[in-house]
Amino acid sequence: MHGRVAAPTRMSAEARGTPAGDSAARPAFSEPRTCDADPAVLEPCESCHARCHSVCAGLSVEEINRLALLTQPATIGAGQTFISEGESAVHLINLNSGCVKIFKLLPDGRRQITGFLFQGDFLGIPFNEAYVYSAEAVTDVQVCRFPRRAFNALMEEIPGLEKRLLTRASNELAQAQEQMLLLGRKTAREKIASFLLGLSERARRLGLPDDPVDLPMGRADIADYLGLTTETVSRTLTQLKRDQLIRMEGTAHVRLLDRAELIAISDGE
Amino acid sequence: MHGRVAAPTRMSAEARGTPAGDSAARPAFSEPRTCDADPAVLEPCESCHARCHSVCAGLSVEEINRLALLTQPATIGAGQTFISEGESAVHLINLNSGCVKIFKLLPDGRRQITGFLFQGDFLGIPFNEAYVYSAEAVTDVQVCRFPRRAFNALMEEIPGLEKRLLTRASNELAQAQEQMLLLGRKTAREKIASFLLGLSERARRLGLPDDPVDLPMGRADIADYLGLTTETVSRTLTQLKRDQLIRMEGTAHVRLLDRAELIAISDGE
DNA sequence: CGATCTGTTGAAGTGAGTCAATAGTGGTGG
DNA sequence: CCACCACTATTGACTCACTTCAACAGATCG
Repeated sequence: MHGRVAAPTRMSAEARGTPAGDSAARPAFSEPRTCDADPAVLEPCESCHARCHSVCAGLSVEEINRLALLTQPATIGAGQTFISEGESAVHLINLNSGCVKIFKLLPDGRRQITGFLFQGDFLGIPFNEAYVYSAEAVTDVQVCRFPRRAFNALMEEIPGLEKRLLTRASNELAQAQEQMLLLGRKTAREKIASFLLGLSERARRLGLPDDPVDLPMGRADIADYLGLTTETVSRTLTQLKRDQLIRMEGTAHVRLLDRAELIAISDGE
Repeated sequence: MHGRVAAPTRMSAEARGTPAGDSAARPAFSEPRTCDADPAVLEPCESCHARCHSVCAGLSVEEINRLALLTQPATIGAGQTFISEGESAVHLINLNSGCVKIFKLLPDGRRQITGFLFQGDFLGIPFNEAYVYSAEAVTDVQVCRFPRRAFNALMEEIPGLEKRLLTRASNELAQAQEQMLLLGRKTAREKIASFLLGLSERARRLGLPDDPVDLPMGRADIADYLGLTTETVSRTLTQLKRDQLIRMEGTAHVRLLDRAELIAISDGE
């Protein structure tokens, strides 16, 4: 059966994706990108690169500082599973840099990755006592952990926070429905085209280059995200290459040669 | 290609599912089920059967009455498409009775149903200017429409409303991830077992009988929900019948003969 | 520089889809 | 009340997109 997870692999930070010292012609992921350098904001938030993309955005300085007092910053190594489905949800987590995959497992090991998260994304459901998915770092990641109960209490006092979470949840829900359409009704070719365009779009929204699309995750992860096997992912990429729609630059970067045609494919013509 | 929608069919209220006059031995869907008959609550909410399952639940009498002033109750006939993806989101809608399917379409007509909604469910995303899915009545349904802008304004003043919507969105998100696992990694047999158990569970939560599972939707809808074809749905039901796990009572009711085994199947053993 | 991953390619198998015919089912009207 | 109609569901025969199994090729690293 397809989609079974292999034994947990432990890979170094540089093993996959965008290594820290790889930036030849474009800004590296880890380049500081502070959106507004307000000196009144406490560390660690003051220098946070992800602030303008996080739930924290739009909060007043005073509100950010109250959040900052709850924050437990941490670094998680690539390959680490730091949330397990079913486990008691002690923390809510905000992702500041790097890439995380969230997924669900079947008892026999089949895996469905339900999302790849990037800087500014939020993990955990405030009102749920247990996590409903597992999460593993794809690259090294930096996170802010918030004790869930304290965060919930703070939400009572900062109405903007609840509103931002609702907006975020709504967007995630819309994206989940898009993904259901993909999983249930698209062909392998359409899935891969959608995936590449989605990553490109995502990078653009984060202010990162959107053309050589960065694939920090391996083929197995792509397969488990799209409901395919690694072999089919490989073959389909090769096919798109043959059709002059993409060009691989190494295994982790894809140049989109004909975006219009890729969009047509991803929409099912 | 599988999953294409046929020409829109217009069927009568009684054509499918649970006809109003069909209740032989169990309470009909349309049986009044007021949870708390508070006389201070204005019509139409005062007699609403779905109130205890809706976003309205938990609001004070005064708050409910403010909502009631915004409400535009309506009845929608089975087969009617009353929300179209991309259309400007003028209304938010609360479902009071009946069954609705929400879905997304590909240009060539392939369809993915992303959810079946029942009494108490909420349609529309408060902060989105456009609907991200289409919605069609599966049976005749009764709804409350709220003008979106007015509803949003009211949300500022009733914090409990926002919180309830966030809770609801979180639950939907968790369920969407479950469905992604189903669509991406489960076999037809596992999908059907999950589907039947899901409907049963849903009915139970609404205080309705959970054993003869009611299927108000047709095989085509089930197929488009599970990422299958009608033929495969039929064949798989037949196979479960042969294995003595279910018994059909007509085409719209399923008796679960071995719930434990069905659960094992739905979980992938 | 061999060991170990990850990714690619080839050959063969299969679960679910497609196409087609048949059987129910409820609605309607004579 | 029954005969007919339109539609939905079921079943069968065949096909195919994707999986499975297997071999090989690159990359990375101690």
